[in-house]
Amino acid sequence: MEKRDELDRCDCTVIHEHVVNAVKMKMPPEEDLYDLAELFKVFGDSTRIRILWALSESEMCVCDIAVLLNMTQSAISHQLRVLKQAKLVKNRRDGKVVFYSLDDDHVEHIFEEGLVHINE
Amino acid sequence: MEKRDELDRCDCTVIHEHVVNAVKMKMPPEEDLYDLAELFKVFGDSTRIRILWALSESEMCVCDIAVLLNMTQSAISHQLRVLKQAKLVKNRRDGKVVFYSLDDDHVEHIFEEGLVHINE
DNA sequence: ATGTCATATGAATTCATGTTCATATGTTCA
DNA sequence: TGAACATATGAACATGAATTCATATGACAT
Repeated sequence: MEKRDELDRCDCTVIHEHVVNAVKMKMPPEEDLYDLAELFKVFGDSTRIRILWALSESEMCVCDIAVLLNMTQSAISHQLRVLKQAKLVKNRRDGKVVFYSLDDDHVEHIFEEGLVHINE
Repeated sequence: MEKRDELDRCDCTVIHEHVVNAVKMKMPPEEDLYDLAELFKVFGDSTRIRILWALSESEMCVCDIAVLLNMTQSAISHQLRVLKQAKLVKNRRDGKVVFYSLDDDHVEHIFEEGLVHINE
């Protein structure tokens, strides 16, 4: 007995059913692809990219990042929250100041892969 | 004579000026980081991720993709347009049918880097 | 305790974008 | 030429997200 609760949204005729079936078998679970998209979504904003790039050079506090990027402290703080939820940055507190740094070695790798594409 | 047309958006005091200056020197040009974000933005949608993943398995026509992902032909077509503009897919016409395929070897590399992060 | 500074956060606003709907383009076949 | 099919596209709509503004929290100094 198959799941039947999904609407049939497609207005097409299947043209190459064998291809569709073969690919369907090899597709990773929906959830994994969703998570992957969520991760790339975090990279898909120039403010966050700039923050990550800055942190790849040096640990920095919120205020420094705001000055560097010429943005408000609040905007930076909101974005750091997103980056932290994605486990891309971590922070430590030193008195009043909170220092952020990268929490993942892959960040630089991901940058590199992206740059390869950009530079054809 | 420096550029002066940028607003001073930051409401912060510079706390560690040496760090800010050092990082500023090493930052890539704004435009490059913007392009990088634009690229990742394309990956940051689960529909497009699923399309790319499917195409990494096999060349497919629009209609097949729509059936595979249970979405309308129109929605798929719009997204294929985005992917093509990003130079991630290419297409060839065979009669009425248009076949799409990956146009970049890095796509799979980028996926892999992402998955590494997802799986901690 | 109180004031100041660094940071965090919630609400509101504005802007970007994914999907749908209707329709146009382009190809094949009768 | 006209019907049928695959795909593309423009406009409208709805949702999500980035920034701003106001304010709260947390830490230090006096």
